[in-house]
Amino acid sequence: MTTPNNNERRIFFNDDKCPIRNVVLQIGDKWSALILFALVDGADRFSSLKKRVVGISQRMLTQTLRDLEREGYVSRTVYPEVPIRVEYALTELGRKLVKPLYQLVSWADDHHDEIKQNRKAYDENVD
Amino acid sequence: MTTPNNNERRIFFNDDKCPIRNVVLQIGDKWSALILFALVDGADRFSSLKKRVVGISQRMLTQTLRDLEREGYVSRTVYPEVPIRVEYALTELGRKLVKPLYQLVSWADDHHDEIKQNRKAYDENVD
DNA sequence: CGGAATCCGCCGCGATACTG
DNA sequence: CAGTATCGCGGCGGATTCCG
Repeated sequence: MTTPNNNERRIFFNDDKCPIRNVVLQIGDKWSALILFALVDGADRFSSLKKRVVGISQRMLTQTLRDLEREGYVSRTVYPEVPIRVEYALTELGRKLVKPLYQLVSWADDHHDEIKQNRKAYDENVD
Repeated sequence: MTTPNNNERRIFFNDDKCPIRNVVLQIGDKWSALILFALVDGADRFSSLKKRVVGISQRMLTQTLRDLEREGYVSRTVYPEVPIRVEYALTELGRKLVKPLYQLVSWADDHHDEIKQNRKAYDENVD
């Protein structure tokens, strides 16, 4: 993080040097965080994940898993049985990421009602 | 958070009951987190924010500020001077949100290089 | 079973022009 | 100064079909 002074308080960069851009944006999409939490309790296979992450399409599950694998948060292991079995699991990096992410989600859970009330009040005043 | 058991490990809902959907998605967009951190050091006015949050367009600054205001993270105060002055500041809720969010960003900063290496290695193997 | 490929609608976001 | 209005593109993400 930058150490702001009173004269120049510009913050963060709008490119790949910015940790917000590189992490918050990555897991801030529609499915990443849900999948990460789905793997907290242990490895799971593709078809099971598809059932547990309710509402996700096959395409997005594949794509998001690929992205998470590329970041290094998730590992992919193929068991050449019949039928084939593929298991996904959190890597060491993924497990470490989940901790601060869980703090954020936990906060969200605690303040969920307050936020929903804020939205309602805002929408009513705007009409 | 749910307390998973071994038989049924389904997690989170794919609707507005899900805290991930309601908070992580909201601040996981392109500009929200950047704006929140830009306000950590104190209130700031529209034009100053536009300069400090490098690369943001007028339209997205307005829109994101409205969204953050609706959630209750940011307050908007109009000073009817000439020329007019509008100041944005974190609310109490916004200040509380920044704490776990900062933990996540700080983690991102610490592991930024590792993640970039993971991406590079992944892309090289895929070709 | 675990994908890949294709098609396509929606909308997040930027650029530009105009306003009180 | 602090917005609003309009237009348009690119890409996210869903539905469907096909494959080893």
